[in-house]
Amino acid sequence: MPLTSQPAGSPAANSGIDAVSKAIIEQLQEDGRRSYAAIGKAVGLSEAAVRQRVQKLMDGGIMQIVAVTDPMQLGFSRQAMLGVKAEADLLAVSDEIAAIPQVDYCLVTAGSFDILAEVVCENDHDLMLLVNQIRSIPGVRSTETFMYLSLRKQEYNWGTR
Amino acid sequence: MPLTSQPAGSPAANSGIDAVSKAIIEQLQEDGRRSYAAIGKAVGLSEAAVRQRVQKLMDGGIMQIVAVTDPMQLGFSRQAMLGVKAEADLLAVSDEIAAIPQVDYCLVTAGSFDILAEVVCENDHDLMLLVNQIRSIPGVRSTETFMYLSLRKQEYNWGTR
DNA sequence: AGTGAAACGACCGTAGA
DNA sequence: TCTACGGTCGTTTCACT
Repeated sequence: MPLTSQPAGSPAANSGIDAVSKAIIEQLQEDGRRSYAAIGKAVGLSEAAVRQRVQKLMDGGIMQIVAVTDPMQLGFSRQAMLGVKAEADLLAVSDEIAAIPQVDYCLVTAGSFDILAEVVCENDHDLMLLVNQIRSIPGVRSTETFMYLSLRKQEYNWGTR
Repeated sequence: MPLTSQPAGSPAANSGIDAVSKAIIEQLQEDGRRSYAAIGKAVGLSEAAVRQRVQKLMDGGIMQIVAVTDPMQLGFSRQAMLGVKAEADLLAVSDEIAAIPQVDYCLVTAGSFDILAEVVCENDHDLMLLVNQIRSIPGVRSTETFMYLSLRKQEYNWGTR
């Protein structure tokens, strides 16, 4: 038995995602409104076949086509990642944090923080209220705030590099 | 002069984003391929007007319509946030980190970490190599790895709550 | 799972208020 | 910046492979 876990062939070998579906996903990562006909021409499939595959990817929750916005340009100039240390049921605590509207990203982690949460606020005052709110959730022991100074990269092309 | 900064009216008051454009963005956050005609019916505008506004939002970098995928279902089962402590030029270091393909999110922060970077990998072995690679970048003093255990929330509706 | 064809609906450019 | 309209192209359904 090897000491390191090695890739089992190519990624997504067990899913029903072949190279053609990946090519379709890539097309839609460039432009989510690109026509099925144009995608078909690019990947060598008929328009109907592309549509069927896209439908399947959407139904399976593998892909979604959405608008993503720049918070800064919409007046939400304060973003931060909160590192949370908690006790007891991490799923319960993280779900309470996730239920807060200003939280757009929340997950349970292994490391010196138990939960990470990304928050979007209009200003420092709102951010402070939000941090206070999270610190008051039962089970939360401490929070640390990492204010965003400069966004360097933000990509959505997971899994098709 | 007040001690706390208060909201200057509503968010995005200074941008050219009115309530109608926000409504259009909301529609496209639900479904990035919804037809302009259907959106027009929902927000009370003609198809052409919707199209013009969407074009403007895209050209201004305020919104983009893209496919987002679930890394897990595409065979990328290891995700982590890396907290990086660095010295010297944080922009230079963060850009080097951002240039790594497996890094999908990278930013400079104020706090006990100088840089946060989210990475997507196929397995633990790849993640280890990646952490090593980042630690070898000149100016990087230390890294801390927060392995993702359970994603609780992931939203893209910034600025339209 | 894939193709092809016909009816329908969406998109795009242009003109005009 | 919006509406109105006509030409073009994309999408949908269905029968077939």
